[in-house]
Amino acid sequence: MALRAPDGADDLLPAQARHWQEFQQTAREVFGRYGYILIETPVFEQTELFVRGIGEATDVVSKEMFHALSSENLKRLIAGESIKSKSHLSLRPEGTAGVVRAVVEHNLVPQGSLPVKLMYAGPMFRAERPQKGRKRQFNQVGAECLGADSPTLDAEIIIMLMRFFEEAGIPVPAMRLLLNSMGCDDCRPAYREKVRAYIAANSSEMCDDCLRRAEANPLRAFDCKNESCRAVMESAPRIVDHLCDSCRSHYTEVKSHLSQTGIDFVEDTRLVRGLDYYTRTVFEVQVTEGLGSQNAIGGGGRYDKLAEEVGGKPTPGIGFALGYERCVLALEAAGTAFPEATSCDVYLACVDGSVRAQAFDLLQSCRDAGLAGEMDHQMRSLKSQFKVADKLDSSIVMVLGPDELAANVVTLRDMKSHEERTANLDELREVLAGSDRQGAEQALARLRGRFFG
RNA sequence: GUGGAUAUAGUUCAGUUGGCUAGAACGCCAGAUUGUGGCUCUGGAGGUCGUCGGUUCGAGUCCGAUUAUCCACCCCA
Repeated sequence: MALRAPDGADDLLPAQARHWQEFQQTAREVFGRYGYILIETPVFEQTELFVRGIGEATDVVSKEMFHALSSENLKRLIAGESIKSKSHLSLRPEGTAGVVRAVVEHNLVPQGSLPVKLMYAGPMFRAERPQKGRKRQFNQVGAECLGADSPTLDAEIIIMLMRFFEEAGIPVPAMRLLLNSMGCDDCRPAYREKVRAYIAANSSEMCDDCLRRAEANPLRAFDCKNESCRAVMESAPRIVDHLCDSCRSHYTEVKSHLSQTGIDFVEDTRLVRGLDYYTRTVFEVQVTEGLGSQNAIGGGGRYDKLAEEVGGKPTPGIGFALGYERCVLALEAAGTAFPEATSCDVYLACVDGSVRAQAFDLLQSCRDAGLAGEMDHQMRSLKSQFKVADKLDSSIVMVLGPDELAANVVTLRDMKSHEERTANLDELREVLAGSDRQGAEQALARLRGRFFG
């Protein structure tokens, strides 16, 4: 039985891998316009960071993390023994906790400084059962801004996210921006109690999950897809009616900046992020096509208490993450193709096996001149070699055979114009040597200019 | 952790109430064109029908188990 990749861990095959690189490049360009710069944090962290940062009771932490075992513990497990110490390292299930940890650890927001604006891109890991739009290893691009709590930063980062999606090719009409405020430590506890009481008063209509969650985090009942729960929660107390004055004005200002910029959004009082660290502004971007039930391609919010939670001084922050693979599904639904990037400037065709050594050497000169070059390695017929050259979208085919070799020349064929020229080998080598790796385009232009001009 | 589907060529898929040598399209190879690509035509290679067991004169087809994958719940990007 051939080995396979682990369940839920997909290979990004060349066409996809190239797109992932372009996707990240687009993010760097767009985010860069807003002052966000790249940071790389480890893919694993101390388990405690996620437990304290994201929240012990969240599903992400309580049941979806991959934990690393020490070799001692691994031996015990293999031997069938139980392990005593709990594991201390976990693969990151999301990016925010690690970035905030780095900001705190390296004091990236010293007293009196500007807010720090950071972005990241890379794999995240969650031990869930895979399904459409949900892998156990998946790629996220995210941005985090720490050090100020102005609503302009909230609006700015949301606008940046929407602009990015647009530039990445997601059709604007297919996207829906949901917005809500979750309040702060001053107003949320009281509101949470109201919801808990409301759920308790309607417990006969609610599903078991919601009743169980009512104690730990009653707000999650807003997320429930159960029909009956939805109906009940429709008339539940709404957070927007219970925000404190400062949260309300913050929220109002965010909305006004978004409207001013022409960003369409839907206020959704049921939008409750499942990670404990969110305060005030929360948002999510959903798409209508291609994603099955995992329809959120990006989401985030403000987290003004997170830095303290991981042991730093009070540092307000806001950020988002977007899922690359989910964006790909949305792009596919929109008809985007992901073509294989096969490119070849020069294909060196051999008429027969007797010239392979010379062809190999000439091909190397082409590559050293900066050209992408390829030749046959399977003793295919000349005709077949031309087919390959065509498939690789080669600009020029160099034909080398006994006739050419005897005359110290090589035949050059321009694949677009079908023109053929005979080039003296020494002269060709001279032209190639003169290119001196100045780039394929220039090297190709020199070749064309000298032999086809 | 729970539930539902699916598994046939390199790929996407047909395959009738169980019946002869398991098919198509695309892809691949070769020839038509004796040293030259795209289009066309002709031919060719390629399958342990996921695996194991059962029913049967006979199983890709029916039954059981198993493995894998997909989808959904849950939760999240």
